Amino acid sequence: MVSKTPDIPAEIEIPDEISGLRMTRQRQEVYRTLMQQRNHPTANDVFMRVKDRLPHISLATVYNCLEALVQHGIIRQVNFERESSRYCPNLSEHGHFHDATTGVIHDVDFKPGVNLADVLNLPPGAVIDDVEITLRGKLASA
Amino acid sequence: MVSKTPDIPAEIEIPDEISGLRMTRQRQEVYRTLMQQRNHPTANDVFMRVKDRLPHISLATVYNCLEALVQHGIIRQVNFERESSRYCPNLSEHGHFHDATTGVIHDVDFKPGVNLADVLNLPPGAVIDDVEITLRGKLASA
DNA sequence: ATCAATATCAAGAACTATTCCAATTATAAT
DNA sequence: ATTATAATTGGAATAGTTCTTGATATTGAT
Ligand SMILES: [Mn+2]
Ligand SMILES: [Mn+2]
Ligand SMILES: [Zn+2]
Ligand SMILES: [Zn+2]
Repeated sequence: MVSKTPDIPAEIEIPDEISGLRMTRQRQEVYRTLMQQRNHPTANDVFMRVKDRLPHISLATVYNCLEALVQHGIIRQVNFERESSRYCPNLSEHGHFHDATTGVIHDVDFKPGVNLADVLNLPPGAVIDDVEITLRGKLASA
Repeated sequence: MVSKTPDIPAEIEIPDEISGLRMTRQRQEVYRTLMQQRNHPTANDVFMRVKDRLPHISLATVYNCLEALVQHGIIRQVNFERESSRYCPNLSEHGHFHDATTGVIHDVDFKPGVNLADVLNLPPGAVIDDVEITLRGKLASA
């Protein structure tokens, strides 16, 4: 039983080049996978997925692709504790909520008009380049 | 030249048992090191430090001690990206600012009376058990 | 189209932080 | 003292990731 109903239908159009990065077949498929599978998969998750379309791809190449995409700001790498890195195509500034019961990772948007200095006692003169917010907890089931 | 002026003078009094955890000599020294060296050292940093006082301690033991202390809520483990874990004896709820130029990690306190729901669009029904805020940037040198 | 220069890929080896394991030692309970 | 339990040690094992090297592919001149 090989055929499966794909849960996400559409083909995604990916240009030949994104912000100076050559979009090879491998990079396209890695990127496509992240766009379709928006649950923050690990490199290995992506690897297994991409193999359906590129049976000869190697895990090292998936790592290379992910790194290239991250470096060019096309996707983001997200880490939870010491677990394997996960990858996220959501480029809007957001944090992550890790549901302890289901294991699902939810994107959490920042409310508009909030700035960090309102919330945190930053060291004087600090210029923030990057913010990472990670929450752990449970979703009330009822 | 073995003698050194200690930059932090006082001996720290550590009880025999903290919140049900037996405070062995090794755990005491690991904890003492963290209290004295408050710059978020790695397990290996702690190991090298503790060896001055316990020359026979092993790295595995340092890891064991750190884990025990973390588990009992006596210290916190903090992670940056995929770097080695760091350890922090500051139990007040706080985040971390990583100065890119010096590499120094600063504790960042939350402003009083702020709650996350003001700042983030949490998924409905989310109960937050743990928050982790990490900032990267630079400190204006002037 | 041909060629040289450059970039990417694949496979496996190497690396490193951390954990596991088995044997020994220390502590606690009786 | 004896026994049971917990902690420590040193080394081996693990796992995620990175590195290396040779093969392929792509680009940009000629
Ligand atoms: Mn997974
Ligand atoms: Mn260090
Ligand atoms: Zn995300
Ligand atoms: Zn801290």
